[in-house]
Amino acid sequence: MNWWVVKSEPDVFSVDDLEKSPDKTTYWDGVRNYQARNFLRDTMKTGDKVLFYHSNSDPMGVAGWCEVVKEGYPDSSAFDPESHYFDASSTPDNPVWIMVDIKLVEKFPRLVTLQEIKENPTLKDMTLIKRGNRLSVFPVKEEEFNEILRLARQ
DNA sequence: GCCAACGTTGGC
DNA sequence: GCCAACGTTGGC
Repeated sequence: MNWWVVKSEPDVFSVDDLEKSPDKTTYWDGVRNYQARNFLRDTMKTGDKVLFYHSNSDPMGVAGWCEVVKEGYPDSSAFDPESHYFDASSTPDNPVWIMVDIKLVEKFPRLVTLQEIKENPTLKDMTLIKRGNRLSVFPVKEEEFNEILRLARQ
């Protein structure tokens, strides 16, 4: 079992969009960073728990959590010339980019903001607040995950 | 809108 | 293989 954060700009895809999706499930396409791709392909497993973070928004913060319901498989958006995420170097026979399916378990009763994450001693080493962190998918510790859930219910 | 961080590209 | 230029991310 692993614990994760995924980032999404809510203007593009928010926790509410996920809640409205069929079966509250979506494929997490468009990851175009090799380190993040490796996490999706190699480490993220069915049943892993995923915090859903709203970036580039006001306010920023963790909006809910999800479970991985389908492990890494080829990201079909890379094959679609019409897609913003099209990448000619990725083919169905030899896919470069990977996506997973995640299902919303809980939209938090309130947003756990970036500011309070920064102020929380339990979360001081969380990758989310590390300087220069630009990964859109990255692991967190179990205790960090649980602390976010605890804060969400305060 | 600004800019720090950092990944990618491409010339050499 | 090096590294300058460039593009993107994302907080402020």
